[in-house]
Amino acid sequence: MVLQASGVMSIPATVSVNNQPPASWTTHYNCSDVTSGYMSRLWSQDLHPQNWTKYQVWEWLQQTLDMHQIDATSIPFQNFDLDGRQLCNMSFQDFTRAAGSVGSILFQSLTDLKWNGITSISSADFPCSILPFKEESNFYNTSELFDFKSSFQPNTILSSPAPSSPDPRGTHLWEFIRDILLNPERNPGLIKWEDRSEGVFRFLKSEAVAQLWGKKKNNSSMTYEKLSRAMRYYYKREILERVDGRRLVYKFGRNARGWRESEK
DNA sequence: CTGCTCTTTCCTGTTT
DNA sequence: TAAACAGGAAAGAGCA
Repeated sequence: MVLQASGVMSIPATVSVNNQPPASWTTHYNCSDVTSGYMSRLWSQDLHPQNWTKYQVWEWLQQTLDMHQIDATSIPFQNFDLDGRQLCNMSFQDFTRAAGSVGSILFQSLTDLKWNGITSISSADFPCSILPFKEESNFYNTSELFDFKSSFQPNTILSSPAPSSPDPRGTHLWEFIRDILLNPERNPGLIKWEDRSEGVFRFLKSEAVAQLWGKKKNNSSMTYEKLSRAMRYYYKREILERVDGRRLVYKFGRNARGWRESEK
């Protein structure tokens, strides 16, 4: 039976859901690459859903939830411990049984993919592609990363926003990450909250964030690999907490300040 | 110069 | 298989 998940069912849902982020998102810096590059790789003819690996099924799942702005913790990912063939054999009822009301969205998405390739996934589904990038909105200026060449002014990046007050944003990595999260409208699609109240967040474009961090530190060779090492050091200091089993997902810890809505 | 913190870099091995 | 994750080790940056 396709819905017999092999995953462990006894772990708390918010922690144990083993959803996987799209690996390839981290390797592209602009929206067109994210959409066309990723979609073409995952959903091209030679990778029909039938032929997906379990990992690719999870990638699709995560993508679809993102596109519909659905909280990843709202469905039990262990019900989708399936490869593409098993997934394609699922009926509408199987989907609703596995994911409740979200099941119908997933079913629709998969059906479209099976028959129409990429039709239901337009670039307009991506927040980054619908957000105009305004010159005056420089915070951590990602215009270069997103190919908004005309608005990019190298010397204005990361400069203090208000001359009257010293830059309140810390220079530490975790503060940098936090401040991106707190200003999503100016940093579309880089990092997103998974659980706002719990301080759980996920990197959507890990390499782009690393580039941005490198830019701040005047280090053009920064990578997510290196950035993530620094992030792991935060576990011991309880600035971050581990989120097991979920790639690119972190959680603010007891010593992280300023991320809660109430203390903004 | 010293000591300290916070990364950065590199690496080997493991997991997904 | 590629991309992430885990940490050890050591070097570097910046600051007091």
